[in-house]
Amino acid sequence: MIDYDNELNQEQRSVVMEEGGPLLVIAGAGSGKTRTLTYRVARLIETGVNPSNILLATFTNKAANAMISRVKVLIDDEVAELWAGTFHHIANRILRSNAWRLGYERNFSIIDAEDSRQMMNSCVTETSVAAKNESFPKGAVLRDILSLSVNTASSVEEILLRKYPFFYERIDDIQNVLNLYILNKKKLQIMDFDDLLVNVKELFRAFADVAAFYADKFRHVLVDEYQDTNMIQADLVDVFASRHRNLMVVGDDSQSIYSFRGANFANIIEFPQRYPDCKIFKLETNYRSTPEILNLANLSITYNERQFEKNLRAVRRRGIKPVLVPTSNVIQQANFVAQRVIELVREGIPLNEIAVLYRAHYHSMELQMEMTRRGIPFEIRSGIRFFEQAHIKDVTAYLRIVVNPYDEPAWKRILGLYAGVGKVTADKITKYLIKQEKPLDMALTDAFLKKAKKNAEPALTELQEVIRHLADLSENEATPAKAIDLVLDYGYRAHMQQKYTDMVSREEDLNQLSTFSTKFSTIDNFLAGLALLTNTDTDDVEREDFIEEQKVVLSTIHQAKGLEWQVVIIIWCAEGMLPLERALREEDGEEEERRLFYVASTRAKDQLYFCYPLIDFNRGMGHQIISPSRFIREIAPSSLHERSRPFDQWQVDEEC
DNA sequence: ATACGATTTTTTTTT
DNA sequence: AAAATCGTAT
Repeated sequence: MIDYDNELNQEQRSVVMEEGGPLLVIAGAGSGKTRTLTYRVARLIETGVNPSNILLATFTNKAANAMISRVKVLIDDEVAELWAGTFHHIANRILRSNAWRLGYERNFSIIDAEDSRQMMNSCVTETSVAAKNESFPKGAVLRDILSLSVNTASSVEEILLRKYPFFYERIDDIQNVLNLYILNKKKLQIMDFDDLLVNVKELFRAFADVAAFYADKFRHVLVDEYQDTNMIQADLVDVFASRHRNLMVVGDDSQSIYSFRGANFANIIEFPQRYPDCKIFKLETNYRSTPEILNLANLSITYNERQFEKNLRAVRRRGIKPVLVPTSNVIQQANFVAQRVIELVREGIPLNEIAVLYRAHYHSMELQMEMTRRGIPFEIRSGIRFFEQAHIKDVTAYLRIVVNPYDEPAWKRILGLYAGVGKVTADKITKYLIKQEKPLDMALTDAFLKKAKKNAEPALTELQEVIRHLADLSENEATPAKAIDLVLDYGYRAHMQQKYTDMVSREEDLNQLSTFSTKFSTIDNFLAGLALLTNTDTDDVEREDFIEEQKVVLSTIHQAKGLEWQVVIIIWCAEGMLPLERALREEDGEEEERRLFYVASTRAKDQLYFCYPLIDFNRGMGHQIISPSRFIREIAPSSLHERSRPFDQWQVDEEC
């Protein structure tokens, strides 16, 4: 039996024990949101709800897994039947059994941002709209336009006017390219991330019986991080909950930081209007931070207009005030952080209880150098992701063509690896192959070899060798691990030797990929799983069999969401960086940036530092004087006496 | 015309 | 670090 009285506070308990119906839970930072969700799921199962009738939508797979394993402990039983995961994950699951209704095969491929961008670029070439001297948006931009249009339910025209007015005159050409892209994807059995959501929505619209099936199945629908859902996701949630109306959405409007990818702040703000009979709960007791830290964060967020009223209370004992640290320049900033980390460790704080947060990846450059120079172990939670590195994508491309022989981006990628085959030839051969009935068989013929120039023949023969072995494999019991080994043995290991200076660590990556893949029974499942993973999910993937070495975490604020550390150091708290100048140009940009500042600050349990350099040097502009972030200035007007400011200020020696 | 290596530029945030 | 661009070799 679970001891709800002792393990939950009053606020949490009332949410957990609530019967059903539409519920909105406003959960402040550090108020035990995950705990509440977990206990509610456990409670539902305990009261007799079958796990297969529960849907739990989370922001990352990691969050889903964490919650599931905690539920298991609570009820001491398996909950494999419970549907939990990201919206994309859930959508994928639904589509694998239903996409045929929309004209897709079971084995459709999921492509990531890079493939999507490249496909978009070839659509530009194919449509030949990009005249030499006229400017036309690149693949990445086109992708962004389409994605925003889809996720915010607005027309391409609206997106262009709002975000890319300088391309507005090319709207017809843009529209054509986008249409071709959509057409090509469907033809090639490919879905991008957005398609997963869009197609489920379309599925539900076109096939009322399918929608009814899932609405009937999910007696209880729980959505985490509701403030970061977009319009399609909110629509899907509405469908899922349409039959039983047991919908609980949990979120914190003050932590909505994903509008750039279409998250609709209004979803949570207007939830009471959409569900007039909903009950609203607030979790306002903060267990994480000292009163000093919470005080600063609360003060900062009051400068936002649109939000639910809440009053986060600290329960922890008094600690030390947050500290503002101006440094003379960027190097000094890195110096200070490194120095402070060393001091903190001497005071007995474990390295992995310290995090440095910043707004954008590149803000961490100097710091990375300084940390390396001083030999402080650190872990970067930003920049390129494990699964997006070239060698990982190369190897998985081979598996992709086995699963879906029409996977155009995968073919191009593979062909381009071979000597004598460049972009043009790879393009040509790919185009030819995917027109065939059986591209894989065709790739094994002599006619295939003749498609490239003579000098490419020996290399392409090697490719045929790999494909032959992979094809053989798929007839027997094809495990992803075996397939990966094959690719390595028949050429890719040699390729890495030639191409990379850090071949050893890359091969290690691939071994880890292979280990990870054993969690999946088939290559199909493995690929779908990979495509939907986030890099925060990969923590345990990457160094499963290594002893956990303690490290300082360097992370973007976005990726720090939901995490906490004893000490948090936020760097680049300067105008233009936090808030980021570019973000301010967006509608409601300032409020979202302030929420980022809020999220970053509330990650800290005991100590919080804000750093910024007074002078920046960059190639284009030379030396520039930098102002402290408006978020710092506004919470400490100069009229305010120093003692009543929410933070102290330190002077740093030039020496350190 | 194409492949490929060298050079330069560019980074918001991510499922 | 990777993508885009440029220049040279084939």
